[in-house]
Amino acid sequence: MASLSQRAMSGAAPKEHRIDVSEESYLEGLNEAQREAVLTTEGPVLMLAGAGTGKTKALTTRIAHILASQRAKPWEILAVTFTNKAAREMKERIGKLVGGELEGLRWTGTFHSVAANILRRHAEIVGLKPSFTIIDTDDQIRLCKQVIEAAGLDEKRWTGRGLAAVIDGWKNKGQTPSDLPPHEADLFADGKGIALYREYQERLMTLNAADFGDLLVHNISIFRREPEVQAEYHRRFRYMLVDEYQDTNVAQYLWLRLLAKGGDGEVPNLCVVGDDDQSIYGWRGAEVENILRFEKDFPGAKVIRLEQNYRSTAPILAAASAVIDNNQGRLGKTLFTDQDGGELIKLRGVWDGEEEARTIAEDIEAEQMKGRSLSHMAILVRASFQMRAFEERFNTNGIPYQVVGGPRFYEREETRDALAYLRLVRNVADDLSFSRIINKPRRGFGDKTLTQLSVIARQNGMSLAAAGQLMLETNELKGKAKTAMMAFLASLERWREEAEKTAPAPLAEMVLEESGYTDYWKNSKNVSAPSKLENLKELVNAASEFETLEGYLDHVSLVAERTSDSEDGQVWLMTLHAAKGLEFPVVFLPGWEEEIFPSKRSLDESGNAGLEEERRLAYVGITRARESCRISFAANRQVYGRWQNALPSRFVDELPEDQVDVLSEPGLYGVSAKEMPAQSRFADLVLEETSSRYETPGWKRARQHGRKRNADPSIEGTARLVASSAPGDETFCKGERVSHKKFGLGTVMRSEGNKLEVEFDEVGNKKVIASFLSAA
DNA sequence: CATACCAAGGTTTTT
DNA sequence: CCTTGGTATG
Repeated sequence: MASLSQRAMSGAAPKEHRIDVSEESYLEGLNEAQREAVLTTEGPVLMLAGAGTGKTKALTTRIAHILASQRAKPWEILAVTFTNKAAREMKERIGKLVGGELEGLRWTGTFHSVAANILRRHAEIVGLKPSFTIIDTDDQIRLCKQVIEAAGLDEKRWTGRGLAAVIDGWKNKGQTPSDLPPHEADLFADGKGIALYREYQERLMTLNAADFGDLLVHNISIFRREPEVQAEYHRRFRYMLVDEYQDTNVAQYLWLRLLAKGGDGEVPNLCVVGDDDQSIYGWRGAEVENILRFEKDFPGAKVIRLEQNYRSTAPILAAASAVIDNNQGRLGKTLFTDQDGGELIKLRGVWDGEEEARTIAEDIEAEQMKGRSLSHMAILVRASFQMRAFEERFNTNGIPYQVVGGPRFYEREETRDALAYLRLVRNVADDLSFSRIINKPRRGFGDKTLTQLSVIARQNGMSLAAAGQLMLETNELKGKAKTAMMAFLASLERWREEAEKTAPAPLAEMVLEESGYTDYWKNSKNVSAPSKLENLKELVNAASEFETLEGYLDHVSLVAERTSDSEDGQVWLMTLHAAKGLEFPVVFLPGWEEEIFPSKRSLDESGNAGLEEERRLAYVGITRARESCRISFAANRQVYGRWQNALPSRFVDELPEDQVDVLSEPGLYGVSAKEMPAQSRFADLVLEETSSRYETPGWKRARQHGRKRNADPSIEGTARLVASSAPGDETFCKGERVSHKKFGLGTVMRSEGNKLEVEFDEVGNKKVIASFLSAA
């Protein structure tokens, strides 16, 4: 280790020498399997790396080893990941291993960025200019909408979003319009799908643009059409590494194959790393089969299993293994750990989502009292709507939290508008950008004029901006539209001149100011206008890191990530998908109920395959925990404002009994008092009378479906205080909230001695008022 | 062109 | 329940 840091400090050494690190120094601290994964450099390798087994360490050390042993130069290594974050981390860690800044890893990046680089060099082969723009999902949908409109289809029945999804599906499979078998057209608009796809591709060509899927599909076309080009890259990439191989789609698989397999039949030095148990992106085209099939695809492949887990305690691993064991067709791995003991999985059944949020908040506060940092705890939900309950609870309790995910910076309306202005400055022919901002702010240039404009553009085969110029010359525009167009085109021209001598940041500021876009938001009554103005400032800020407008625009197309200001002392709140690759000492997994998790839609759409993917998600969730994993489920859940009855998830049943500590277990309709933990500060109430007989929606549903039920709505039950104005105080005061297993939530209206009157929230259009006697 | 009203639909997410 | 996108209306 000492030699490493010394080396890092001796900045004067030439680069070649810097990567001359001795084997011992980087193999230090690796276990046997990891060493094998590092040292087996030749031939195909499948590194099966379970959760928390030091995958990134093995992967980065492998690259460091290839470099240090002079097997290849940095630019002869292709290393692809899915996210920019993963790529950045990989580069950083290799840099640390070989000492100092590492230059020349030109082909280390995301699938899309590497493919974009290749495409820029050979764009002409597929009919693009090297300066092509990369359009994002939003533009893609708008373009699809235009295609549907032009085809004269019913726009309500066939949406742009729908077409974009179908096209994406085809591109994920690496299929161009001519690759598709005719019956595939049935997927959209009664057999017109393929024609629409073709039309969409033609429009992209006219715009000199490519969408994300195109980056790979065009690469594949290039390699297939020009064997010399393929051979060139095949020779160049002497070592290839792929991270998260279980998440690759067909297009990515084909792309890799073309790069890995030359015509010579020799064995490629391709190392793929992944975990079939963590494949959770099937819904966006990932194929677990790619990893399951690897040994057949690349004969002679060496399979190396990383199974020693350095992250979690034995009970956590046992629980995760027991759950994932219910899946069929796994490659099979058994995680093990050196450590003994550890806290059992905590399982808690609660009355409803609010109680769940409350108990988790209490748990968090208790952990905090024990000295645990808030940022060491995370709540991982299945779907984002589940976050609301936690956010509300954390706000009332004053627990700071940070949400991971959500709309990203470069996808926000104002950012996209601003970028459209800049794109238009760079390229007046960018019609998508033109139509986006021509009337934003309002210039009296409405839909009608825009349609007129696009007709003329279409007829003359010119851009919208050129058509505008033409209409001015032929005097076809009148009044407001004329002045507006004239002023707009003049500004555009001026900005373009300015762009040549001005840096991106001041240019952006100038364009936004002079176009009136900033004022547009300043004068807006929109509640989010202030934050939008903030974002515009941030955008200008971000631009200041770039020297050219081109560089900046390229960056934003491929790196759409949020500025993640991870703060210490904040609880993490995110979806299970967002949690992949992360770990926390304490993990809360709420909402383990049938129809929520596993998600009903997933099961409806993909049947058993969907269920298995949901189960992998459960596996990912559990294995995020280092020390403590707390799973909970509710008997009633509010989904989009509707109350529904819930059953514990089947995954709860799959947990091994001997590894689980059951804190409370509600029946179908409520939490039974005797199963409540003794330290509960919430008193039980006995129902005395109600103003009317009442049937909850959940009970009604159960009756209609003939499901087993363990409570009768006409029989008295118990209620508990769920939100107290003075925690610890067991008396019930006016305004406090009460939960009852039949009537749901209510508010205390009157309280006299141990008798109180509760008004329940309106459910099913009936207001229920009930009186209670305190049991205590 | 701004506002009003209605119907639909509301997992997961990267590039 | 609440947001969104579309159409209808002044």
